[in-house]
Amino acid sequence: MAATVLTSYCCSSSLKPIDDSSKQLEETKSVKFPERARNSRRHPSRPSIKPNSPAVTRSLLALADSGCAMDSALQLFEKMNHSDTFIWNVIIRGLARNGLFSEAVDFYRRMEREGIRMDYFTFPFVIKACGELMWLTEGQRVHARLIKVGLDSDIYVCNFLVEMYFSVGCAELAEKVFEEMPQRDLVSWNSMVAGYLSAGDGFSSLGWFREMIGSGKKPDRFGVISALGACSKESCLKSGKEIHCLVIKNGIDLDVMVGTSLVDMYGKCGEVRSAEMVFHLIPLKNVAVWNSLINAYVVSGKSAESFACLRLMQEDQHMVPDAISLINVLPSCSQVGSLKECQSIHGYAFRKLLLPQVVLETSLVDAYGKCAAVRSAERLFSVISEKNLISWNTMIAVYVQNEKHEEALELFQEMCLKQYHHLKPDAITIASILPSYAELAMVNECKQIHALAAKFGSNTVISNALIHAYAKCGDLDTARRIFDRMPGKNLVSWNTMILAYGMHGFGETAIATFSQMRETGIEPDQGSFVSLLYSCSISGLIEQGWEYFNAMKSEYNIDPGIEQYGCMIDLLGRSGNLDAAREFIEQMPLPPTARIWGSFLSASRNNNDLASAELAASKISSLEHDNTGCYVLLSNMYAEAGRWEDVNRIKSLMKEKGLAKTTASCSVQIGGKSERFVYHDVSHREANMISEVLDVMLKQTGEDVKMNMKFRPVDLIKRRRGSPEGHAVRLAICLGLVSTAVGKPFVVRQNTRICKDCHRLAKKISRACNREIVVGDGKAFHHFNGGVCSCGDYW
DNA sequence: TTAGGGTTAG
Repeated sequence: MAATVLTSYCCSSSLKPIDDSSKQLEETKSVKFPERARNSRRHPSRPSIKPNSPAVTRSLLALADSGCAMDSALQLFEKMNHSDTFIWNVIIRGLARNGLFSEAVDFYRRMEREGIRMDYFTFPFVIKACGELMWLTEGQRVHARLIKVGLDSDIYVCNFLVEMYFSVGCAELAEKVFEEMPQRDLVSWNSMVAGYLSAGDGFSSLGWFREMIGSGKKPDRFGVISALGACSKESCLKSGKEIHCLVIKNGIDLDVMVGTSLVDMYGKCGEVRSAEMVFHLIPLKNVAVWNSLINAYVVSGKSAESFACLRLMQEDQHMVPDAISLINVLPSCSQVGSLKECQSIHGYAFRKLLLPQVVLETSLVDAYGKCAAVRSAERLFSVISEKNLISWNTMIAVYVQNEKHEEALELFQEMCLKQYHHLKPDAITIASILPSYAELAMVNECKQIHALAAKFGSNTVISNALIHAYAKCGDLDTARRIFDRMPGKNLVSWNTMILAYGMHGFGETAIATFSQMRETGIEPDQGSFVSLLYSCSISGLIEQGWEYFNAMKSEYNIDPGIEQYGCMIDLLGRSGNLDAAREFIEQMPLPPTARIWGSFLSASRNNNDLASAELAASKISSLEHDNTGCYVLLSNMYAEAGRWEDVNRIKSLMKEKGLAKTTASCSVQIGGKSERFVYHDVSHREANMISEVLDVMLKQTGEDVKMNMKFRPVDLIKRRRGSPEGHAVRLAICLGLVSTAVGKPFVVRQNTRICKDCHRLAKKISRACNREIVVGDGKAFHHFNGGVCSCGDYW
């Protein structure tokens, strides 16, 4: 009988060729349950009343354990005697092991309904299934049941309960189960250490590990791996070293997984030499260890070593880089801004059939974006078949980082419309899109997002983005209020606040904020010095700027990056020493980027040095192809010098390259509404009134007849085509003057840099009207007050 | 018949 049953089931579906296993697995995942009998008396012919023979039971076990024959196991089960608890346990375990978690819970429910006796072996995998499904209520029902049947003190069952409660995000319940266990083994302790780590609380995880050691337990590889993961997460180098000693003492230092965790811990704590040392001591290395070492180099900014490590890995005959190897090395492409390396990794992934893989694809999108290859990022993003929230957020961030704010908003809106695909913006989406709203001076939208952000509770990432957004919208007070109310200020919060003061020309306050940060015990990073040096540059604090730049290496052991060098060129330009600025660029240890030459170009413009400006423009042109601002700035300098042939040459060059001059626009907030103007704008409903106010202001400030004698009449005629008389900023200032509260400052935003004429006029208006006028352009804010500007006439 | 693990994107 048993042989017949087995033969019939084997013939039906269970014995399939080995190379067809993936298909079998698919079939298993979509398994259909056979119709079961509701009442066995209706099916008197079924053999279920007879005890199950050992051979059939063994067959059931073999099918359920095989990993690809659950359908056959289920069919066999239906033919068997259901009163036997063992066969139910086998099926529940088999379903859970095959990832069929809800089916496992269904089977347990059926067992309950049919009144089958449950034992110690019934519960563990049902509990595991509840955890995997994040079904807290069902998990608690099972918990209640096992208390009822008196199995709640079983050490296996309790260990599964601890894990389940962590999986569903209830650390307190997990802890309660652990505390109430009559006996605990190493697995119980390890579950607590691993559970807190998976909950994202590395410190609690380490606390439990210490308690475990204190209770006299000898840690095994599982506990050590979790504890080292906690050290990596929280950058606890000291604890990591202590665990390393423990590992050597317990003789598990040669274990490849323990070794990987050690390499990872040292790498993430910035101790790359120790990571290398552990790596070399591991006798049998696998891909994961290599990947951890690559990551260690990346974390320490050692891009060249990370590329070399990947190459060495390829040269090792037994080692084949996988998707994680590439994911780990990609940030190095961003660090060095190497598009070629990025493309080469993309090509390798394609050739080695590592694509599609959403994490790798998303990492590539991010790397392309950071190498300013927005089109490549876009193309790749469009073909990711399984885009997830991180993929969308990454593409939005690529647009934002590359100042493609309209595109960022468009993608964000598309993402919001795709909510029916279960894609809901998270805190990072909100924080990523805020800079675009702020850059486009969409103040009301920023405020709406601020209101929306409340649903995320107190969220540091969002608060940091809000501080930046409000500062960018000219509302420094609200930015400071958000900063002061933040419960969890981090380094980024401080850096953002320093930058906020810097962009508004409050350099001294920026320095004071940096000192406050140090007093709270927070160590500065590269970003802190970008904020600080930028602030010194905007406020013309030349001496302090140099002091902090030199202190970076000597006091804080931080190598200045390309951005800090850029700030120093701004500072040198402000001191008027263009030769020194050029020498500084030539002696930099990093290759100058377009941003560096852009700073030199601004310095040349401010010092009216056309030859230097031409040098900068040619360098920029050789480094990138679409820098519109650079051409416009140079063209304006030629125009001011009356070199109209050169103006036309630049114009033709821009046309040839398909570059359109940015349409200058300006906005001012009036009664919660943004009023926008363009050049010579007469479309505003109050256009006549604005024009009259402007006339009065021009007369009052003596700017109504402005004859620059260095121009010949023909130059003046040509110059009038772009003359400052119709500049949008003047219209916005005039509307602001008459439409905002008397005596109160008001903010004007423009998307291009303010010209010299409008800057001079704004200073005079601020004195004539005794009003503070704030004008923000792409780089910083000009606070005009009493006839002077916070920028010190250098921008 | 019962458990846990390392390297991966914003």
